Amino acid sequence: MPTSPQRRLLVTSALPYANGHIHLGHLVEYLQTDIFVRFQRLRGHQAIYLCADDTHGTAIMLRARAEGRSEQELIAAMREAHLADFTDFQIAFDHYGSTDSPANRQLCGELWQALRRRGLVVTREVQQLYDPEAGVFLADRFVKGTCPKCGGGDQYGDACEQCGATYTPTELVDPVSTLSGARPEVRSAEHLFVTIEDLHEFLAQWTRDSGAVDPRIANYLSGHFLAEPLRDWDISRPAPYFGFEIPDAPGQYWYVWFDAPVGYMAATEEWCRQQGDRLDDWWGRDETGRPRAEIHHFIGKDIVYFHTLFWPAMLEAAGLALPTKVRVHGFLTVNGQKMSKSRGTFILARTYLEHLDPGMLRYYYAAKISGGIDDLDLNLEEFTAKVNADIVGKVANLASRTARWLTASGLSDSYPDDGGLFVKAAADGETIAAAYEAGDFARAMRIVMLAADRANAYIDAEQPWKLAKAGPEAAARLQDVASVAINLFRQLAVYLAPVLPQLAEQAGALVGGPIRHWSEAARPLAGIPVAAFQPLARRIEQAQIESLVAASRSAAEASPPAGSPVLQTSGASTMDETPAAPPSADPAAPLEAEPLAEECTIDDFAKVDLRIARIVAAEEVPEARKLLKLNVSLGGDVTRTVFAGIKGFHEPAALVGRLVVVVANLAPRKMKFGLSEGMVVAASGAGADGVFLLSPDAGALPGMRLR
RNA sequence: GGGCCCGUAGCUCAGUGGUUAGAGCAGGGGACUCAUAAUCCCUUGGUCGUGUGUUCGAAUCACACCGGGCCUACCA
Repeated sequence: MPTSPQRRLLVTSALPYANGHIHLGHLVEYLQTDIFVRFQRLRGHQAIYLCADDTHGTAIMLRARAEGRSEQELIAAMREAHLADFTDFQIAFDHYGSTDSPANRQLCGELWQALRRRGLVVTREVQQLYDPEAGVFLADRFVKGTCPKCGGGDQYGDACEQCGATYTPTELVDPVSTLSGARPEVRSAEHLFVTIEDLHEFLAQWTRDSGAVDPRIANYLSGHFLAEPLRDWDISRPAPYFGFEIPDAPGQYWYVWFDAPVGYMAATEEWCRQQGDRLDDWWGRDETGRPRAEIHHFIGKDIVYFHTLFWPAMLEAAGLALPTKVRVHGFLTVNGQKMSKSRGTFILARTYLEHLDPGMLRYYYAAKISGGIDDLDLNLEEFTAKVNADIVGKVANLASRTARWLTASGLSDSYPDDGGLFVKAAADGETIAAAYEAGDFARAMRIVMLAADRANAYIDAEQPWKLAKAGPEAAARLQDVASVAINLFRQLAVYLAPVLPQLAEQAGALVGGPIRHWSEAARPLAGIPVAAFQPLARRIEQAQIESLVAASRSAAEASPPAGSPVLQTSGASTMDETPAAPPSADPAAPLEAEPLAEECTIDDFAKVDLRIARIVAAEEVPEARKLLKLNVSLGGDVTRTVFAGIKGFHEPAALVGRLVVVVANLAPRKMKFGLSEGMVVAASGAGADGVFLLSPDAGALPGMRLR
């Protein structure tokens, strides 16, 4: 295969929000990007890896306010923490910027002017509710009031559960801010919109034909957003807002999703300034309209929309280079489930680093990442087994078991006959490289491990330990066998270098010096010294995993969840905190499937207002798979509508009249079929199909509190 | 309800039309003792979700169904 000419690649990961710490979920993206970049460099290409903290928006503003410090202090502290985490995971950014930088402000302005020149910006009055006490405009979910159509109380700002009407929050009767409890004012504010529909044709064509977007994603886009006119993109937020004020619209700030992707460019600009390079060489187009460099964006599947529609639209409008490839990955699950604080599987990068070697996770992720958008599962048992078997047992072991025989003699003067092993693995080089290039790291790892298996088998067949005991006449043969083993080891270290930079360094220190190029895997070494062997990687012990999980549980306790108040999924039938049962002959499966939640205080418990309630009405929701619509009475004339996930387990008619336990102060949850104003407590879990409602002893009355 | 993905050995997966379907881990047996109880060899284990079709030939293509997941459901 001919050597490809040097490529120039600009590679990014999505910008982490400066509102929380890096966790193992984030690392799925940063590690795979880092592996990709290191691979490209090893192949001799110029690849720069750029990223930045995403710093703007309401969430940052509110959090800084709550912590009694400035936004700048908050984002500076978070930036430091992010950088430490990335560095310790051996993620080698060429530059790590911030969206709150002069360079970003400048570039936002330039892109903005480009949008203006193209006539893509329009201004419209927007009526919005404003909380005079909190001093912020309120999103729909922060307003409650009485439905203007049917008079139903306690409804959210956008739709009424009782009559199904939809409306704007300004139409609500007696609105209340859920932030402060104050009565919001209707304020009129100017918003700026980008008429992205003007680029509809371009976007439809680009997503379909450019090769930048996976066909599955392109298909999804064409069926959703591109199937109808694209709505104007509301790109501004009125003060107060933490962000950049729009130069030609005083009092208006760019929405965070405008300045975040520009942060890719700002980071490039800052890097260029350090290097004496030009931004245009990376983001510009040449005379023929072709991009001057490749641009690869690694993102999670949740932000596809921004990177395949808005961002290309902005770049196109500004006449800049469009992304070469938008590489989309799924989310992380741990032990097959969403990361959970109470299970101790919500693991921060820092917590991991306190217990385990970053290389282990780098390898495990690499072995699981195949370039698709499916979620990636971190199974802790498999993690332990795989890393121990592959990295320690196979690869590191090659050097560990043979290097000692070469410390005195060095490698044989010419590479011995190894039965074609080295050549065979060298021939795999291009296949492995193609897999890396395609983002199918799992395939690359499989091929590498097969080579490691062959190498170990070779050592077993040659039995160098017998040669070592055989005396001087076997010395040359011993040196040859060990030289083969060490060469095969170093060859693997080259292939693994993008994933395990540490191992590559150690291999270089052992023999042959730093690994600088992929082609080193094709040339065996001979006649050079071998350093004294240093242990390369330590096995993962079960106890380390256990203490990592335990530490993650207590870390979750110590730091309350950061970020926007995201509601839990369908507020139906499961509870996280189940009381412990006395030991018995009952099966252990339910408890094992869902271990006890972390300890909570009596005050924590008191936050949950559990009440006895009587089901006064129950009806099928024909379109719902799992839900029944219940109306429950808390006594007197207080009733609640609750959607409970018990369809199929209970007949509606049989439920009417019975007493149940409800979570009475649960935040209402808008569901497809209406608003759910609470949750009926029921038991469920492993070991049995079904959802089991709780009933009180005789004598209990609706409205009584559980304590 | 709509869209997409997946269903292959106990587990994790490879194999996308062509000889008797493979790997790793786990299980069983053996070898070795250089190595971090690592390594090597042998071995148990599969109606390739089900059915129908296309084909000389189907894990692979088509259709239907069953099961699991993700995304949507007038939010971007």
